[in-house]
Amino acid sequence: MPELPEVEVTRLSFADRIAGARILGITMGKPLRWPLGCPTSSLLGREIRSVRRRGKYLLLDLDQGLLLLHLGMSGSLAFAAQLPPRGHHDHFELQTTQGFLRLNDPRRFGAVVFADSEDAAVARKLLGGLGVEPLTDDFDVASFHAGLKVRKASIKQVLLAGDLVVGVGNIYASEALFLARIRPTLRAHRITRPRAARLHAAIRDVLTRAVEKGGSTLRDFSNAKGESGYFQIDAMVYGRAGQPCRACGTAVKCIQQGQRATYFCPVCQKN
DNA sequence: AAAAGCCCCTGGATGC
DNA sequence: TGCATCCAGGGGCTTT
Repeated sequence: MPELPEVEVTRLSFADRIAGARILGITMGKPLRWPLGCPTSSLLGREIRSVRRRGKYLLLDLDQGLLLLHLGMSGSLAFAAQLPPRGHHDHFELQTTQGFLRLNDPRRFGAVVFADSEDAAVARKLLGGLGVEPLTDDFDVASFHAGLKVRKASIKQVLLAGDLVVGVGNIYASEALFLARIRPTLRAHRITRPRAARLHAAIRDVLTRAVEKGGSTLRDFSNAKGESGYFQIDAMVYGRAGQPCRACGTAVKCIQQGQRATYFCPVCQKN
């Protein structure tokens, strides 16, 4: 999916334009990951007040309740006054007084779920276990290092789990670990304070730059205005197995960790 | 309690 | 060109 930068870029591309809109109609396609959780008719007439992000979830605040929206692995949003005719991967659409918001999601790992509030059971289930937001002041070296110290899984998998820090997906996990010069297989609890500080900085750096570039690393990503990001122009290791490390020239390695591909430079990233 | 595996689903790339 | 196989950005749930 869309990792944190892509979700944030999506949010920025339509949040202001949809704020204040009222829901006129809803069209559902094939089932997504979870049911909406309320009759579509109960949403008609409600106002969309703001769009926030928590981890990789988008939160559409309504005048009553909120919609939790997740792009899964292959989802993207479009928001415009007019949109092309619906295709067979368009599985959710809001018609509003200010335009159409449409979710296209070929693999249907995405979801749109209604919750009465952030304290509702469904919202707590989805958001309750999420870690700290990496681009806020709450993400600090001391608590990050403390969190790592009690985890025995590999650092790559701890980053991916999202219960310590959110938003770092499979691509940016490899990229951040490269920038911090840490081997992805290193057990989290063995990471020293200086290395935790490097990783902390690397995570912020790689995510911040990706947001600035408009969600740079997804090959088929586009924001809700239909503008695509640049395709992997600055991946240091991700997707580059066998190619020379951009720092030292050694062939980039690809291994499997928890059914996911991990890329790293065996020379730059020593334990 | 934490960690590891298992799925959900479709399409594109690759190889024979 | 056709078909089988493999792989993909996530993450909740179940099993160890």
